[in-house]
Amino acid sequence: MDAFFVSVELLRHPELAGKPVVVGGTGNRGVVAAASYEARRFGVHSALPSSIARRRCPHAIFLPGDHELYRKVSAQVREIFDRYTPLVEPLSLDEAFLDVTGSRRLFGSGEDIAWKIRDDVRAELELGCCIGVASNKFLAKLASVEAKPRALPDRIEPGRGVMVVAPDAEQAFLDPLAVQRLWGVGPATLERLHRLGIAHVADLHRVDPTVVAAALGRNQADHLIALSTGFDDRPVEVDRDAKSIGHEETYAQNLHSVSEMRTNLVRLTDAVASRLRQAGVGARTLQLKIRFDDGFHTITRSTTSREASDSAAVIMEMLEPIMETIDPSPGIRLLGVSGSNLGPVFHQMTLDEAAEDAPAHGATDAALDEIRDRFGADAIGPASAVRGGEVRNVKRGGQQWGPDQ
DNA sequence: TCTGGGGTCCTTGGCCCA
DNA sequence: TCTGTGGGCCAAGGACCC
Repeated sequence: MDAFFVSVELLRHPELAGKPVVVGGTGNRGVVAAASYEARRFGVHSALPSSIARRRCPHAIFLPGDHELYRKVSAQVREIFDRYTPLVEPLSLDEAFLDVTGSRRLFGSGEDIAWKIRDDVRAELELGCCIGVASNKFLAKLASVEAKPRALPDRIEPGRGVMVVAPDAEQAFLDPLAVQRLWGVGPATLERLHRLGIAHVADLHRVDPTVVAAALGRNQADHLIALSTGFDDRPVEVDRDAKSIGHEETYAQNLHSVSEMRTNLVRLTDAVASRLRQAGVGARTLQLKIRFDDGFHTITRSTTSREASDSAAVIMEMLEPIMETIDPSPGIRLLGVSGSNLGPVFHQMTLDEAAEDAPAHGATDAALDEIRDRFGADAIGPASAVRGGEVRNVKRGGQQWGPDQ
């Protein structure tokens, strides 16, 4: 989808069309989630710190974003995809892979289907999208980027909308591309490749594979060399189970005490446990993430138990001893909790619980879920999450792009 | 007054065990 | 009994993706 979050905002704010619009964090610690092409002309792009975006484009209109709405629109887009193939793998709210191998008899070639989908999205949702058509996911993704509009300093160049990479044109398409366009080449890998004199995809063929492997490790080298020839055998996967579930929060003001950490950890843990139960799984491994304010230094500490749990109380019991080893005095800007090693939960009463005739954690959590189902997510929460008579639970996508001012 | 939140995957090193 | 080796698991960190 083209500038998805911004395009959705323009549907309800048509008066902003043609103006530089930025969706993302509005506070100093926020980042840009999406920028209109008019804003991109000033060098504003996603993941850019909001403070820099404001400096580059002071007249831009900043919107805080509405994750819930974007999710709804994303589901509508998905309905259109589903008309053309059951094999849809969402990559994010605004991107998906479609395997249309089996749909061609009904709907025509891959390119025909791409144009049909693009027309449907435009006609029914008034949104623009660009589609890449190729023999595998990697090439299709690259082609879709090539099909997008481009923001140049003086004008916006319209994209072609659909781009097809035919099997006999794959190498010619890949060779002139910058090597960082390969899936898996970020800033760190790019630096190493540049040191080997590799700047473009074609350069990868000229350098001895053992030299690339020495610089990047065997696995990554093999992966990149395969991609550089257009080889990618990953299937389009329809139902991918999550491997971890977590929440993290950056705070507008640093945390400095263990008690502040504990209060926020209780809220995060409650949110993670609640989502684990929604997903019908528990986590064996719990990870605590802490980002200090001294130069963005981040640490993680994790612990693994024999049994998977989906109870906030149990998770908090596991994290509490770890938390107590952390010195918050440098100032903590971010806390995160995530569960992995997901699997089925077997609720078992402890001897203490049995002796006291107390409800097991599972019963308390079930009551909590029922109340939230009936009266909304904010109907009940940890006592420490109550401020001014209101429950402030951590919500998925709630503070997606950084804290408010 | 520069860096979010939700993830995935890989590497390295330590430990335990066969 | 000692030593080497390899696998499995865990912890921590890094790189990358949207």
